[in-house]
Amino acid sequence: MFQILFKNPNLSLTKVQLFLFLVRKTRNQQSNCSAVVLLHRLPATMLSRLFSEVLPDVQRLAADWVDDNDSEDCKTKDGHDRCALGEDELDEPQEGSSRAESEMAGDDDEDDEAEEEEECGDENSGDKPKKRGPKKRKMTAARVERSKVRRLKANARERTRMHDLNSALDNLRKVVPCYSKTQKLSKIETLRLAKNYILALGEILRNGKRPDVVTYVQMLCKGLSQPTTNLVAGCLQLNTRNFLTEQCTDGARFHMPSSPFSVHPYPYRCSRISSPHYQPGTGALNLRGHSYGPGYDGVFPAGGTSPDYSSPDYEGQHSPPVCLNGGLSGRQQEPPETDRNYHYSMHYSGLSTSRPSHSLPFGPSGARSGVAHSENIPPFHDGHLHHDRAPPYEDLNAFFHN
DNA sequence: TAGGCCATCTGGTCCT
DNA sequence: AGGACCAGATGGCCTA
Repeated sequence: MFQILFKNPNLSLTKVQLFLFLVRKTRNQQSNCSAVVLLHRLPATMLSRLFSEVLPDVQRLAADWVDDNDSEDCKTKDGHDRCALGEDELDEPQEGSSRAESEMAGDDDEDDEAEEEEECGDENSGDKPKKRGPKKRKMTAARVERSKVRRLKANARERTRMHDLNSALDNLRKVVPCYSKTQKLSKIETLRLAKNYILALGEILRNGKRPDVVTYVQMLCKGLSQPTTNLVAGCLQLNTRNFLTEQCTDGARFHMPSSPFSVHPYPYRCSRISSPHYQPGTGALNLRGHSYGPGYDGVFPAGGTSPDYSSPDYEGQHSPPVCLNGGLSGRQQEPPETDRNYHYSMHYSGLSTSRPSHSLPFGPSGARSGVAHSENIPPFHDGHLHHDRAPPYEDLNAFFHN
């Protein structure tokens, strides 16, 4: 009966494959079970009926296959003939084919024969479609136990890995311009701020000059959330008091005696404060939404200049007051006074040399002391031990000393 | 209560 | 085979 498919000797259909095909054609969903077993178990009347119903199709399809393929293209790795079995059948997800599933199934080779018999023992027990592919091995108690142990070990490793990652992030938090033990930046904000910080420093080195503080803050805060922007601005001590007490009266430059920046007179344009980026009611300066114009992508072009705040865009009234660190929300709330002071002094200790400053490349802190930079703890240092500034910071500092 | 953030578990993939 | 890495799912915590 199978000989009709073997007109071409290259079409090496086996009885099992033919049977699977027949089963498929007759919508018999037992094709996933052991075909050999089923073939032998099927009553003669059933086989006869199957073949008689599908034989014309089999003949026609077999002829097509002989014409279209010489069987090689249809062979799969495991020797199955995709054409004979049907593409969609082979494309079905094969249960137990993944490593994890094989793990769950255990890795012993025992009892395979018994399992095959066991699997097929319920051939008449329901309509559930049988799946092809490697059979799931029986989960003995020992296998279950081994699988659990493996999973627990993997979980522990994953925990350790994530802890290491978090430690690295903590170290990164310490070297970005806004660090607080109590007001931790979120992971994503830490990464964004670090990126901006690197870009800002690189830009400063390229340009060979200090940016104005607002530009610097804008560079740092690009892409940050509003709370983080506020926090960073707060860290830079751009708060209401500074601006209110130092409001210029002539629209020109002013200094901020109460701020470390005042030690080294640094030009600020009052008009910047009342720029369109100030968001009334939010108590925040919209540093994030600022556009430097076409082509600006967060980094000023090499040799370029800072935004022209004297342009009409930045002209206007010199108020309203800005409270850059008053709009903290969520997790980034204003830190406790002690921490905040510590924070500020760390970053801008131009007036207080008790603690080394952060490596802000402008203003007194960066230009003044050359004191060891305590907060720039390299990632490989843990804790808050102060240490000498890393060479890059020294260079940057030296630059601003000049 | 919704939304953000986080830790953990889990399964998949890749590499050694 | 086992470990590293990754991403999705889930639940807890906190804040507005």
